[in-house]
Amino acid sequence: MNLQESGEMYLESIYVLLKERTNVRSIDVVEYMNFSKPSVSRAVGLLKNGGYITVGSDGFIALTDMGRNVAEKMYERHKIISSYLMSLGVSEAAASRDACKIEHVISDESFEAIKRAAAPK
Amino acid sequence: MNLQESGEMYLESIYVLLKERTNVRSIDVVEYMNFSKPSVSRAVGLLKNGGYITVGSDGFIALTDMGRNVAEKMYERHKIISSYLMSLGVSEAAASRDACKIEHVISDESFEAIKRAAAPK
DNA sequence: GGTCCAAGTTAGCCTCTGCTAACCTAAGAC
DNA sequence: GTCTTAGGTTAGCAGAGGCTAACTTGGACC
Repeated sequence: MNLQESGEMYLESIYVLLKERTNVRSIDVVEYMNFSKPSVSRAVGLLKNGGYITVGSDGFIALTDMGRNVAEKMYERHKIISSYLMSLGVSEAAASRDACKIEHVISDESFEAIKRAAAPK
Repeated sequence: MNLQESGEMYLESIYVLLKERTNVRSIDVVEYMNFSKPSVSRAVGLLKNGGYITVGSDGFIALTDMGRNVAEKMYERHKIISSYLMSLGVSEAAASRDACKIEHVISDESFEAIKRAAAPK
């Protein structure tokens, strides 16, 4: 399974939810992402197949190491890109929305450059 | 017709080609974008339908005002975003590649902020 | 004037990723 | 003990956007 942009979004969402609460089920992802149950159900199946998450018999979702790596990478990108945009004067809402898109398409090289630029000197 | 990201790419490519040469046909877009002829043929048909381009009986493609507006917007974004990334130390290749993606997903608000930041003071 | 080629189109396949409709199942409510 | 409901799955549609195979067509060449 090759992880697509949508897969990265699902993993990041699961990661964020897991920071807020102990247990995360598909239905929580449904509510958080505002997608339909079948969409989430399929995505969860694909991520499970790909070895990015595990799903217990109780329906609770856990990230594997591989899944967590992806999720953390996206989460870090999101935080840094959005706060960087805000430092340029962009509103929080727009910065977050844009970071959500940019985080999936930007190269490591460019991201590291932005990260350096964002770092306090 | 709602213009998608791919439509923006086609328009930008046509615009760039038109800066370099007098006449642009589908086959030029095929070579420039490295897509197949049918892919370009369909896209050209959609853009024509949508009123973004006209195609003469000789096969030469022209941008309508609407198409030119989109193309110029993308082209400006591309230039500014890539040169901004380069100013942060990113290589030209990566900056251009990333700008190509970012230009389609970034909001006006964020782009204007980057443009301001890129402007010499 | 037949042959060939370049440009374009048509038909149809594939993947991704959203959706609805409909169904299954287990757990609580009464 | 039946009924409702929440959570999840199955089946199948839609549309974007890439592709190949195969066809058409018009002009250049000899």
